[in-house]
Amino acid sequence: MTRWAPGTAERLQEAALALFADRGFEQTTAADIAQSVGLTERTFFRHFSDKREVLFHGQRLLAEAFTSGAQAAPDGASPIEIVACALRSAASVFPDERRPHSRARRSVIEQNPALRERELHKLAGLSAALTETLRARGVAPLAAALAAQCGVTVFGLAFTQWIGEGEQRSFDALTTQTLQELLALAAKGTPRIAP
Amino acid sequence: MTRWAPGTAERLQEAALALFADRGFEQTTAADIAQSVGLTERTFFRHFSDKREVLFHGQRLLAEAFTSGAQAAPDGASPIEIVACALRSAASVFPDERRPHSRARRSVIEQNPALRERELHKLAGLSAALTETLRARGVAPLAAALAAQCGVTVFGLAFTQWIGEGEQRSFDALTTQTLQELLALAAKGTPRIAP
DNA sequence: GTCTATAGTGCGATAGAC
DNA sequence: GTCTATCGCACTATAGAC
Repeated sequence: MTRWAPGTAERLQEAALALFADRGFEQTTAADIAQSVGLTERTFFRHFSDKREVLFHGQRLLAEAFTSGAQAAPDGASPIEIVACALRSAASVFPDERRPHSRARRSVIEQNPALRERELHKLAGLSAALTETLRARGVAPLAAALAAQCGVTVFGLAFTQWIGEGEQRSFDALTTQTLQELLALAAKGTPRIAP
Repeated sequence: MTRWAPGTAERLQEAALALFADRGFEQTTAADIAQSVGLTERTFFRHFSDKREVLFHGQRLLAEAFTSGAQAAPDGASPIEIVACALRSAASVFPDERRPHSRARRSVIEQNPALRERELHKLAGLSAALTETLRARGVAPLAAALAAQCGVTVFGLAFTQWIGEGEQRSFDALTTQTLQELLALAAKGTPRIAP
């Protein structure tokens, strides 16, 4: 017998999502979450550096999928093609079964500005990691940052569509279609912007 | 004679930037800032909803420039052309004289994750406003969101270049060049991403 | 303007695992 | 014995309520 059950962080995450969904983020204290799984507030903060972080721990998997996908892109791929590989890889993190959970999580985040800020920060981290991967593959700094940021934009909008009510398309299909739409928009952009 | 000197918020902003630059954001309390201009902590929080906000009040001007630029775009302009107009208009907010101030501000923000989160949140607000303007002009929802987000991406990267050490180009020149680079990247993107 | 709840930190104590 | 997860307590600053 172990004195401490394993998966403490995971239990805290689940409990937090449930409580946030029920009473709201601000109406739930860190002590509430800890107590609901039989721990103290102090222990909560040992696992999560701040109260918001409890909703964002899973994002590590996503960052890994992103960069591993980019690294696995074929030699000679253009920056946008590399980004497309990263997106395809990211799609594996969001199988259809996860839709309800993602919806619940997003609904909580949507209702609190502080949580939205944290989400944007995590997306920026994705962008930075992808930029780094692109640069490691020899892409010029500005191009790498632009392509990575476009990838994250497509990811974000695909995700929003994916959890939309009644949406049936897979995450993978949505990223592909959204990226195509971005490329189409760019192609319609004026050839000369300067006067 | 007025009982209270005008421009209280502005004086607090300046004092805050100076103190943050000197001791760091976390080492400066709201009371420190208020005291340094002869006010109380309570007054600080009357002007700014939270401590970070004192660095972001100026952003309203930027949002207005963005949307007014987009609204002023010629009829029949493509989404990317509209975004280009927004960027051109935004450039007026960043004349060369502002470079040193922008650099100091960015340096403070860069060193604190909480401030970076707030900055990303403000950029997301710009994106949302621009999306709305594009939609009002009849652009389809997804295209509007994509184009607006690309605009904000270009804005952000142009800004980072603009405050780079030794950079001489104007903000306007940088947005134009960065947008062109984005369009060039998209043009090199593969015609078919799906297998 | 005062008062209070909560976030988050620092440090020491405890107790089981090894 | 060491290591590590947890707890308990004291403390500050934020931010909002009154």
